[in-house]
Amino acid sequence: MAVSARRGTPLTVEEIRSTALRLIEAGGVESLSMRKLAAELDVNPMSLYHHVANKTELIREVCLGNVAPFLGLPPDDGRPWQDQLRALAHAYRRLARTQPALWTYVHNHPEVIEPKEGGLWDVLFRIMPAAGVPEDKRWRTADVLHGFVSGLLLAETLGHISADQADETYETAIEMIIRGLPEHRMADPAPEGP
Amino acid sequence: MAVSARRGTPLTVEEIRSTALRLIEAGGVESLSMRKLAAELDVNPMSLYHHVANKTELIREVCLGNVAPFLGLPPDDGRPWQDQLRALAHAYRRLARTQPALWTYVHNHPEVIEPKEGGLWDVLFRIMPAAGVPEDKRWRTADVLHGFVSGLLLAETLGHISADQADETYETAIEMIIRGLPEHRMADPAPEGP
DNA sequence: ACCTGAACACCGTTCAAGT
DNA sequence: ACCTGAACACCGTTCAAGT
Repeated sequence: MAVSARRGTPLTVEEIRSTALRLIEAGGVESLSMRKLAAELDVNPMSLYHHVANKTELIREVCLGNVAPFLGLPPDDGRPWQDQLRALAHAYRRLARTQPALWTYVHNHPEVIEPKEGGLWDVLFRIMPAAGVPEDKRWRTADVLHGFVSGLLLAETLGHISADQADETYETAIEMIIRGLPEHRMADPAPEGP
Repeated sequence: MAVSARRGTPLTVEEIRSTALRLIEAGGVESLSMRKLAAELDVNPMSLYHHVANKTELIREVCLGNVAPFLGLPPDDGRPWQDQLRALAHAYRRLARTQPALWTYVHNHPEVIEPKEGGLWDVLFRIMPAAGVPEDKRWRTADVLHGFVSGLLLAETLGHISADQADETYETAIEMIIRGLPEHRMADPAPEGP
């Protein structure tokens, strides 16, 4: 046929991306195949390659298009850094819960997202000075905080944490981090507050 | 031939497991294929199925055989709980650094290891009472602690943390956890209070 | 008992050919 | 410009056949 073997409309990258996301969330990234995706779109498997370079690039585009924007970064609204950190933590969890399969993939392939996870690091670096973390410790502190939070979210995503305790567990962890952050200044013998 | 197309010796599960581990650490779990493993062993791909049920089961056996024993759980030697927690954290990191590919797989497929990661949880539950964590909060606390530590180790495994800062970062995190554990007793979420 | 070749139902991707 | 079928080099796994 002239345009395609399916309904009149030609293939769009948008259509490819959204269908790929749906399949990924339905069965995990590892269950996505170009051939299944093509079948879902009622199209020949090879037609996809006219719109995306390859499978890796497709997954990367799905990540970039759906992870970063979703974070909806809390703006610097002048609230105390504790509240801003809570807001960031909740946005990050919302992402993990809304698109768990995609989030898991990004968690294990952080290189697909540059700059790092849509400004998440910008927000951290805005918060840390207010929390009294000395400048030379901020990169390390950011890594620890992100490792903490994403480790906990993976445990939740995997069902490792019972659903009825997940909210409470997450709040517990965030509060522990918030209290520990300025008190210990990530384990530095602390002078007095800001 | 009678015994095999390769050197006289017949295939052993031991040989299969150790070769699988080597391939996994060389290229990640996702790069292991039954056909490549067979090639590495100079044997027909189908011969493997006489010794292992399938690929999933093989990976599970490699995990069980190499992760749990490696932990070398610190015994209850009467030292302060802080020291015991440090010893556990270091054993866990040693595992992640010695077999990063296998550790990453287990991190994302915790169900393959039952009972959970070779008594790691037993040690945690031995430590928490000494740290003053009330009984009804111990499961939640254990999940948070494990989430924290494994999240940080994944960041290190992925190279997300610069190598020359990794030691210091890990120590920093462990000390923060040790100080935060009894002080806050994994405190109840502040904003959600009773 | 242990090994094997052929076969089946899948993959991602290339390439020349169709409209 | 966009789509397609055939083909290539891979997968995991089954099964009947070999020694």
